[in-house]
Amino acid sequence: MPDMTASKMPLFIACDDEEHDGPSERALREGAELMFFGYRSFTQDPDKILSELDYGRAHHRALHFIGTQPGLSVAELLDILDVTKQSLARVLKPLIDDGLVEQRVGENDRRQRLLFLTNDGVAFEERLSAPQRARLTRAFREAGPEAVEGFRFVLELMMDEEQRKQALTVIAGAKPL
Amino acid sequence: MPDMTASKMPLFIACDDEEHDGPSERALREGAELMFFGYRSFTQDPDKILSELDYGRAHHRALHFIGTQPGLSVAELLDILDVTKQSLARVLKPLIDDGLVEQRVGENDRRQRLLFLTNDGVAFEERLSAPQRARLTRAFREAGPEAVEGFRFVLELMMDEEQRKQALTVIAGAKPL
DNA sequence: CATTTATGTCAACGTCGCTGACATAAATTG
DNA sequence: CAATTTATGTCAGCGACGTTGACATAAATG
Repeated sequence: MPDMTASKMPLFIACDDEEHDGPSERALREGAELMFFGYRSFTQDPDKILSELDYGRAHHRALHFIGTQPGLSVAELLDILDVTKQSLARVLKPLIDDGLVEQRVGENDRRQRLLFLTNDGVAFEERLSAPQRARLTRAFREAGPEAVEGFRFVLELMMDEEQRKQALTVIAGAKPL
Repeated sequence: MPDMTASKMPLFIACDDEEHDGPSERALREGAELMFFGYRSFTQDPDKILSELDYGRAHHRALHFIGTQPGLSVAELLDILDVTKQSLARVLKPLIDDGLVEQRVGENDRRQRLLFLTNDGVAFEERLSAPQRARLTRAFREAGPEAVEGFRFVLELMMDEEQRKQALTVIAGAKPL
């Protein structure tokens, strides 16, 4: 361990001191702003499509998770989206009425309404996701596999323990292919 | 240019083909879900504080950018936030009324209202940012500098050219320290 | 049979986007 | 100087999406 006696230390530490024991102020602010601008870029394409129909971002989220985990129950979807039953209902009802989502009574538990995308629902979800996937594809390709690993690592670590578990469960539990 | 005649191409491409010319389906879906869950985690702490007062996420955004770029004009803030004048007004007025934001007439152009945080505004913004900074600090520390580079790289590449320019300008133009 | 669980629905509310229109003051330009 | 443009503020109204609290139904469970 190097000599760290006070006589060898600067009296004032620069605010943007990278040698300090953590990320610099600047790095933190940049990180926060990248989250803001990045997320906005990520959602803007589907938002544009949705706004032309009578849907919003919440409809996309529902379609996405029903699409990747067909047959999930309403309760499970509520848990993933972390919204109230009433909020979900306002999103789910139009999707069902418009023939994009289908409900089937659970086989084991006939109280449950299991959720599936119809063919139209699959098509619409893909139309919404396509520009996002294109964005991710381009970013992942240009950034390279190591950067992608870092991206995933940091975002995972941004979550609380419980949230991370839930997110990883959702990601892992999604229908293969 | 390599030979790409049909006879050398596989008839069917596996859905999760990592050897293909881009990120796998699975990687893309994971990326999308990490954006969703990560952003939610990132915003949840300040959201909780804000909801107890009469503010929302939009107030935090305004405070953040006024804080990092004191003296920006209303037009500049509109450009950063990418909302309408009316949307911003509804956010800005309460902040001014509550003494968190101060307006000063521009010296060169007296039509401009330059925006500054008051002492109370600085304190409140720091209170809101503290948990986010803690989150980022923890994630950056545990992930390590290389991962952080990847995180930033991927998020930057997620933006369109114009957006990226704007974001980098904002990040670079922020008040040093 | 009583309770709990899964779901749906109604009323009321708040935040935060939007559009379109109009007002004011200051800068700019012909 | 008069006309126009620019920077800002404000009004009315609307839509999406989140909230809470209460209540109803059907099915599972003890």
